[in-house]
Amino acid sequence: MIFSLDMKSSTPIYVQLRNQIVTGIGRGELKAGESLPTVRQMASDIGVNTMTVNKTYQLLKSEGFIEIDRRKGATVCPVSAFSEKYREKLEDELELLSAEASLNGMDRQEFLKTCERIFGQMHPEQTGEV
Amino acid sequence: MIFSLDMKSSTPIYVQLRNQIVTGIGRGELKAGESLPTVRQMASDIGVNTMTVNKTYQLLKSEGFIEIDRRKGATVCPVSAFSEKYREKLEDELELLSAEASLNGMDRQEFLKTCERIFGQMHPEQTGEV
Amino acid sequence: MIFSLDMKSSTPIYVQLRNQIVTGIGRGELKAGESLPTVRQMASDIGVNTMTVNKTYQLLKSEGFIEIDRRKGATVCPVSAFSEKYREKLEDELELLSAEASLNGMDRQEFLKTCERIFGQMHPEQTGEV
Amino acid sequence: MIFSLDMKSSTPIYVQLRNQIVTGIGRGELKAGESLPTVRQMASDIGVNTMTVNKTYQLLKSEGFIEIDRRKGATVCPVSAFSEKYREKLEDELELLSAEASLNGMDRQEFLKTCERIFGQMHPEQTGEV
DNA sequence: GTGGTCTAGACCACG
DNA sequence: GTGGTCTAGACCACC
Repeated sequence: MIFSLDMKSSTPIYVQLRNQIVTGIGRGELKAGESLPTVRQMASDIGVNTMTVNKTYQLLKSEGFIEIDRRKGATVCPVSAFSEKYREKLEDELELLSAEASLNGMDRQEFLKTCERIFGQMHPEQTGEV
Repeated sequence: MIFSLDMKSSTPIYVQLRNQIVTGIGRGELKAGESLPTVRQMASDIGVNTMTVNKTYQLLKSEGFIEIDRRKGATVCPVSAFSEKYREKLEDELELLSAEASLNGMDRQEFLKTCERIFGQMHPEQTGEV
Repeated sequence: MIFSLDMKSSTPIYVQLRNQIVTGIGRGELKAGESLPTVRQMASDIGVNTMTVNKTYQLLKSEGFIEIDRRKGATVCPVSAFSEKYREKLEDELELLSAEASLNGMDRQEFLKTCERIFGQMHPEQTGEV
Repeated sequence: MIFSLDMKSSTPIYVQLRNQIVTGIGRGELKAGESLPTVRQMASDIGVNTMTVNKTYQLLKSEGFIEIDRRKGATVCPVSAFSEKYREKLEDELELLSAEASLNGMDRQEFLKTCERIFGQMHPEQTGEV
């Protein structure tokens, strides 16, 4: 799995890395039980400090996406049941995205097609009518 | 239009304000050509520093959502044609949202229903089949 | 409020500091709404790195004991309702403490008297029969 | 006696094991004079490294909870008279627990009831008025 | 002014 | 070997 970090971005590196790992797990490039590189390895691979990677791993751990084992390093967790709290967060974000989309001239149909396509790219097995 | 700001949030106030204004325009509460309060008025209304509001307005201007006229103040711009750059940004964000959704146990159908519902709440006039 | 840190201890400094702040809030030396020193101030006062203090504050924030405001720094939160999760944690810790107490020759009555006395020292107003 | 270890926990395995043995002795599941499994046996039973078990036993020995005889292996020590040093340690821990309890909205009476109940579960024979 | 982030390099605890 | 902690000093974003 390849990571592309923008050092100039206002989004902190550890958040960019977190987002890319979450996307990777979502896409199935990283599967439940699979190991992530060690903190040192990842840090050296992507050219950042070990503490930055450590912060990413701690964040992912606190979100329940990975587990950190003293012996084996970090491994991907199986999918968890979703909480009401998560649902609210998703709706807030979708609301903002919807607003931006329509302000950029995108209509309902196009927006939904895009949602469908993107989600579909991740899970080609779950195809079908909405 | 009412704004609710969380001073304790890690999201900067000027970004929170920007997001709420964008959502407001998207929802139709603020229409093209309509005026926004002056920087001072807004700052006093919501109890933040004028510099913070100024930063919000500059950001909205740079995104093409509002125009700032030295005499008339800030006004909402009409919807713009959407750019390829915007499309990429939207897809990136949707990809992350999709990944998080599926990691939180949400399936394709539920995710798309949610997208549809949220977008629909904003634009009740654009209803119909996908 | 005075802090005493043991640099030789196996308990990380940021945890020691966290424990002492929690105890301080519990004792009423720090009251809800009151401000904690800035990260830099605290770091300089107790002679540790700012990042160590920052870690303590982030931990306290994640536990809901303090809020961090971009403008005013850190302030103590009001008491929260207790969760089932907390209750389990408390019982586990009490179980270990009880075991240690009896292995050190302390009987039931002495143990309970001690619990009573310690809790009472914090809240002199809540006196009475058990 | 059964042990449940969490390899993912931030509490070191040897400490988890130590805590569970201490709790077991406190509960009376392990009595004075009784033997503990050999280091190798224990390590194989619970699936950890022998060094880890060895560390646990050394810790318990240094705390005076067990004796290690080259020929007979490890045996549980009788209850010792309690020292002033132990008393201080207990009070420190109770103080932190009391503070956390009250910050989680627990009042004096509820806290003391909990202490009583937990201690009571260990020593059903020592019942009576406080 | 504040907190947040990052680095380079070090040391320690764990297993 | 691993992750966890800490430092000293820097830079940046926010308000």
